[in-house]
Amino acid sequence: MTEYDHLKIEAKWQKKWEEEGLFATKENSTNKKCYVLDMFPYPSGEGLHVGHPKGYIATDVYSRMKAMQGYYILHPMGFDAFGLPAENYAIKNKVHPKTAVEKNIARYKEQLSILGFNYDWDREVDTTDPEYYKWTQWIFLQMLKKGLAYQSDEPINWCPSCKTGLANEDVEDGKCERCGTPVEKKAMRQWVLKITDYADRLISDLEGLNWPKSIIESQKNWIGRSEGATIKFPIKTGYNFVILHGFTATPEDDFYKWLKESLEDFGHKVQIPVLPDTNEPTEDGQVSVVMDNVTFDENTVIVGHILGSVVALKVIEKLDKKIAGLVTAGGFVSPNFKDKDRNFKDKFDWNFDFEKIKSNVGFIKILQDINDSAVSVEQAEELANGLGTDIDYVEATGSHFTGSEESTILDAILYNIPVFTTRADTIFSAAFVVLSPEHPLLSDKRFLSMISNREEISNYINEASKKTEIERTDEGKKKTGIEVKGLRATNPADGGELPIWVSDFVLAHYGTGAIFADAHDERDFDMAKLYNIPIKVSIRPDDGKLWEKVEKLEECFSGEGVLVNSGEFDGLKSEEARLKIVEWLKTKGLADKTLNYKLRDWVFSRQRYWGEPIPVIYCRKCWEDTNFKKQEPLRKNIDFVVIDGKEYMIVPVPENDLPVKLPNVESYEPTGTGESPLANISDWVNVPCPECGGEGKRETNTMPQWAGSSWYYLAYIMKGISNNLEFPISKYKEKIDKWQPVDLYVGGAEHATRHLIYARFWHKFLYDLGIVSTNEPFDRLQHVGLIMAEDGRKMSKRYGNVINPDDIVKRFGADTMRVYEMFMGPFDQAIAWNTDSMVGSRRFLERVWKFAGKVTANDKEAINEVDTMMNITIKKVGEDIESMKFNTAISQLMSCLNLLEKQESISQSYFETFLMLLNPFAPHITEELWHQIGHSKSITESFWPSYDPDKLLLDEVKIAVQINGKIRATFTASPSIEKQEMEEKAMSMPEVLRWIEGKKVVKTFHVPGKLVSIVVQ
RNA sequence: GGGUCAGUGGCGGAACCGGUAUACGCGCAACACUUAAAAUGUUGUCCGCACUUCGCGGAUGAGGGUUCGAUUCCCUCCUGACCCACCA
Repeated sequence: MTEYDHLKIEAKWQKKWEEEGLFATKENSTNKKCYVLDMFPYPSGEGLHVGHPKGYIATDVYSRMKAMQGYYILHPMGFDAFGLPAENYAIKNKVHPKTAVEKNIARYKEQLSILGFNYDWDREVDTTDPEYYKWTQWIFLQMLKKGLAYQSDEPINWCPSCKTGLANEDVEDGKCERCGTPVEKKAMRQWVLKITDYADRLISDLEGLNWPKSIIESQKNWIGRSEGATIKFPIKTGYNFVILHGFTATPEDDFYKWLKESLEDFGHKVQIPVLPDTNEPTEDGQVSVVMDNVTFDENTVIVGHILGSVVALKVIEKLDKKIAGLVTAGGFVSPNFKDKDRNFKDKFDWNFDFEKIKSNVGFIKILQDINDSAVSVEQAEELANGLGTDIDYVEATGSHFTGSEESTILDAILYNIPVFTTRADTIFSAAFVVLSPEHPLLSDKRFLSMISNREEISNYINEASKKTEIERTDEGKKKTGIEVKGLRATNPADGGELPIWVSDFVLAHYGTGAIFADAHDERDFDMAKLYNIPIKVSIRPDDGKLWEKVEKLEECFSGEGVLVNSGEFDGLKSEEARLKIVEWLKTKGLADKTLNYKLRDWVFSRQRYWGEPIPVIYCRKCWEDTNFKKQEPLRKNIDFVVIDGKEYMIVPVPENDLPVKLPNVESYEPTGTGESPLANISDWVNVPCPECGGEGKRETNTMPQWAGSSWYYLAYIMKGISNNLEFPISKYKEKIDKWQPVDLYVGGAEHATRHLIYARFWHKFLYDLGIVSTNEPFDRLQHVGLIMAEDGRKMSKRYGNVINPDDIVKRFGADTMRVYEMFMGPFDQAIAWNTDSMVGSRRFLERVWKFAGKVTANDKEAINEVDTMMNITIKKVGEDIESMKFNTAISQLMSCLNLLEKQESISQSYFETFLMLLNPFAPHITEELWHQIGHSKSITESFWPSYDPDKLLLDEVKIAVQINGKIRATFTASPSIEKQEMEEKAMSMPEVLRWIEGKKVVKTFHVPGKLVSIVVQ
């Protein structure tokens, strides 16, 4: 027998396997498929350490077993090479990212190849390959077409060190996930993907997935769906209202009655004059009735409903004093209706003294129904232009504001502060309203004059905007805030007057950016105590002692209980009260059930070089082209965008012009200005517009790192058809359907809320396009537990504790390393590396090697004990690999070998079985021994052994005897021994008699083939 | 603060659905082989008492409960890891 020379054996078989193309994907068969996928790596400059391959070993073991079980396997590997780490590495080492990535990939492949993986390298993908990213760009374009990709100017997270914007998901604890620098807020034009449209499905489809509970929970938590209500808190004003009704209407119509009552509910005076000749109105007739019958003062607000708006304008024109405001709903200043002519066309003078009107009113609000069937956008624009203000586009319940309740009008009149809450049951204890510093109310022209401490407020807002996320949240429990003096809100439940505060603990981007605060929320409670804002309670906890404290406001109770001080809702439980209160407020037009998500749209642009160019061209000529302008309404940031104050049409790059290649440039360092380095490459930026041929400019932002990995699992499948991924997508449909979904996906838990959400989002989008037929991409997901360094810390170059797989493979062999990593402990658990304990795995393989010498060719009679062991081992190893309990599979193989070694000699068939079971873990040594005992085909082409369920038990088993729960004796018997016989046998044993003598046997139990339990008294 | 998971020898860990806790491996000890060491093999190795043997008692983070029987199920608490975190 020769020495076990791992270097020789491993090199030899790796070469043979490759030459024979043993691991090429075979798919022209009716056999069941199994798609086993690793999260593909990011090829960093440091190469792999021993921790990285752990997951790859697992998928290799799993897929090797599956292949032997007759499945057709897809087990590919590729590289995710765009993004910050590659780029930062390149900048630091002064190599072009492209060169660096090529080098790193080569190094990774070399390191992977010595471990003997069964990857089908023909299907390798590289996200930085233009053939690959043209599809990344293509998917983006499809999103653009569906309105799921849009631009936004909202402030986003900005990393001053990486000099790029970041997605919400890239921020950890207020710091940049890459470099740890605290992120800042920066407003800039950026691309955003509307992942929030998929929020609900991203939660509900988690249901059927075979995923670790922890990931499912973190995804739910990240998406953060919460059901609640939006409740409107009207701002208190001293206004009195004059409502002017429209053509063919009377104040007795439901709509006017409803509007009047709603306003009166909040203590406003309302006048609705009856306008004469409602069916054949004239200007003089209607205006003079108003002038004669209505009183106006500086607090008067006129509400004009459709034709009433025209009357309102004429009235204001005639007034000799100033009134507070004008609100028009469906107003117009020219009688050119969309649908038909109206008989008052010639009875009104369509010339207006807009200057006079403007000087006579404090504020003007123009409402236009987006579905208006009579008044066109041009008419509304004419009105707005005349009055020098903007249009508020709203959706009316009846086209043209003809519903019997039009809550948008009420909103415009009352200036409600909408507030999101999940605890509507606490509304009667609402003590104050808190706005986020970014709340639009604080910069609304209409209110500035009413706020008495304007300067203080704007200082506060200013400071809040300068703070980083960390500073805003890190100050911990201590709240800061400032009262908005001069403005008060009304509690919609009881009409009570509430102060309004601004505080930066209220987040602008969640809910409505405003809350109502009360005694039943820790944060609100703290803030009220800090600033001495009076609060009261409205929920009584069940616990009486607690209630005593809560009632005295000594302690905050934020749980659920029974309502008190809540008018007609007293005595109800929180849960029921919530529903009823929202329903009740809804009838007053002041509340609506709403859903909110913590998930925010995916900020998709990066101001960096090393990423996929966003395939969009901006064209000024297209914008100027009136044909474009006529199409209404053009959606800002979806159809057109404003750059440096000028509008441009957003023109997608045509599919056939893809890929938009990343230009190869000398200087790719980030600019830090918010512009990508691509912006300086004028040859690349300036291109003809594909739509009109005019002067176009390319988008210069690139896509984030997570783009390419959001669909790579499909690219492997597509590679099976054509190495160059060609259009159209329909070419690939059949194969995609065949291999989808991924049956087993293995990777690190750190991707829980990024890659795994993004990929699910893209997959669902592709599902909606009909490109994939499953609604989820990854059926089963397993975590790899980290391998820590021997010192217990993370393995990192920084700590100098990295262990290199090349060294380990050289010293111990790939098979030993594979066995060791699988044997270390539970697969999904983090465990520290320990080179010393590797000898156990090495010894095991050496024993296998030596044991081959004991094998005899002739099949002797089966030895019962060995036979049972083999059957148990086949069963356990198969089941354990299936459920990824590799450590116990190996311990079973070790136990099995221990028993085999005790035998004088062993027949070849036993040994062959053993080799096949060990093969997924240690493919090289088993292949070598397989050939040594006379086989000429690869062991991987043999069939996974099966076991005989009748041979899992020994002829004789040890049976334990328990007396009052304690083991007092054991005896051996056949496993099929009956209860009766078991008991008799037990009772006759002297060790047992000692304990039961003189006592009464009360009860007996038995577990077949295992134990008898006797209870005595 | 919320969520998820875990806590078993000197160490990594095993134990199915409640049925002989400590499998398997590392380490350690003794012995064999050797001039010697390494390697290898054999045996032993949870703790305490007793010890010639049979044996007795205790132990799965702590305390309690359910049960003939609990590492496993329930309650309270302690500790640790990971993820999320002013989300109204």
